[in-house]
Amino acid sequence: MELMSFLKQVPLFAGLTAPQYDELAMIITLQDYARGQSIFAEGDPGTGFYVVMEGLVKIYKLSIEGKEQILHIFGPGEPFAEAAVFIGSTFPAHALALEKSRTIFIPRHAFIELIQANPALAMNMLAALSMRLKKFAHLIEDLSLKEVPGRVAAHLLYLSTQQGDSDTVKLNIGKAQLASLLGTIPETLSRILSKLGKQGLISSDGPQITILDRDGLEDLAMGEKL
Amino acid sequence: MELMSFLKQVPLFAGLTAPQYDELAMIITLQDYARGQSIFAEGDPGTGFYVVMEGLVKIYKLSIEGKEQILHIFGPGEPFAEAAVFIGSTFPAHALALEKSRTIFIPRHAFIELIQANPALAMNMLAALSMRLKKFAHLIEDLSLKEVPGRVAAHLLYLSTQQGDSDTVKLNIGKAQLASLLGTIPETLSRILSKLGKQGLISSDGPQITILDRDGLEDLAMGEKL
DNA sequence: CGCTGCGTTGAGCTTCTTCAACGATCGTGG
DNA sequence: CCACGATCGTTGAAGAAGCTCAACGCAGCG
Repeated sequence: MELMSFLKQVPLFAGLTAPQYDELAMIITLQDYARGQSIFAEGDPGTGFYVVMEGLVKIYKLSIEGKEQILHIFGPGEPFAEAAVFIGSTFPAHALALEKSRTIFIPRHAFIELIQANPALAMNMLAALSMRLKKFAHLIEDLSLKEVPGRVAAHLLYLSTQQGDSDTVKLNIGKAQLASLLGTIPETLSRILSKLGKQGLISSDGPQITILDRDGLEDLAMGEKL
Repeated sequence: MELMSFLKQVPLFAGLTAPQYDELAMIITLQDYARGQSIFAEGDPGTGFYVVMEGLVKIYKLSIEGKEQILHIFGPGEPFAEAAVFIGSTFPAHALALEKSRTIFIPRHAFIELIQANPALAMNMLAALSMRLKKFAHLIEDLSLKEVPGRVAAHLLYLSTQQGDSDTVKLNIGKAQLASLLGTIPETLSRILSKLGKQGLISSDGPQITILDRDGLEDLAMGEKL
């Protein structure tokens, strides 16, 4: 079945033996979500964690007034909500499917047994959590030390490297979502993209953005004033 | 020796056997730092990680213009810079001793061998990293979704629970450091503490702050306007 | 065809930072 | 022991960045 071939592609599970893959396949369950459907809410009991199989999932926090800050956006092969498993607490954020999505769910208890029998799996998980920490540290740095234009520039450059260092990048999420990911609001993002265009740094055509002045963007991303 | 009794108190090392403690003691080195001395800089190769034995250590990011954002402040028994060990990368932030401090240093390679032989140690480390992630998520939420008065209120309440739910809390760090931890600057923090005082929510005497209206502070911390 | 979600633009305002000056405290060296 | 300088905290006035509120255009879809 294709589930097995998917599992073998997930970096987190690299290094498992064939019987261990079978064991893993026994304990997981598949779950489907429609676009816009909630996967879990902050405060729900963390009885296990997830791996995205298809689609796109956002992890986010909400303020009382309804403002949203996206913490992560995960695509196929990426695990999420692992942290709750190891501290036995509730989910510290919300999760929602941005597109029609399918996830695998791995229950806490069975996974802990699996990991204790598998040093390789433990090391994979340690590496995954460490990467997550590094990304968070970067987000905190951006939010606290950079102005919004700098965050936008940094994100465009990030997308460029993600997409093969092309000078034309395609946004995989809507601009309202992007604004929330960058810690701002759609209006501000729109103004900044327009300003970057007028300065000749980028040219923008809907979700297609072309980088015209890479050095200029890099200066901005480092903290230069616009 | 007292080193051994210290090691046995560190939560991260809980569950090791006596010979494993001996092994641990063999691979670590002690390091002393004066107040204000740098421990490592962002970008240094991450050849191992640390545990605070005495003193106080801050982990922080710097912007080009020199503005600082503190990520963590660690005291005795707390490990730091573990993440770099598991992704084999450079340190993603700076570390500096806020007081005269002593740390133990655990080299990467020896520790990885130790952890692979010890499921309990691996689980401890997974829990530690997960807690770290949760704290980061909380910091991101504060920076992005709360105004500065809300962050101050939340921090005062946090200190109160840390210090036995007393209504009188004592700041363990200077106000300039606190400002940097909360993502603002000393001037703004000073004005806000003064305003909270005028509103009758707190009374402030140097590093001693008394909570007068706990409910009021909690409203603020949740996002209410001042 | 109208509705709804998404993106854009404009005007005004709030919050926070910047810049500057000043007082207090503390550690140190004369 | 006192005086000095450095660091820290506070306060004031001005400015900048980004947010709120409101209106509008546009595309996709029932």
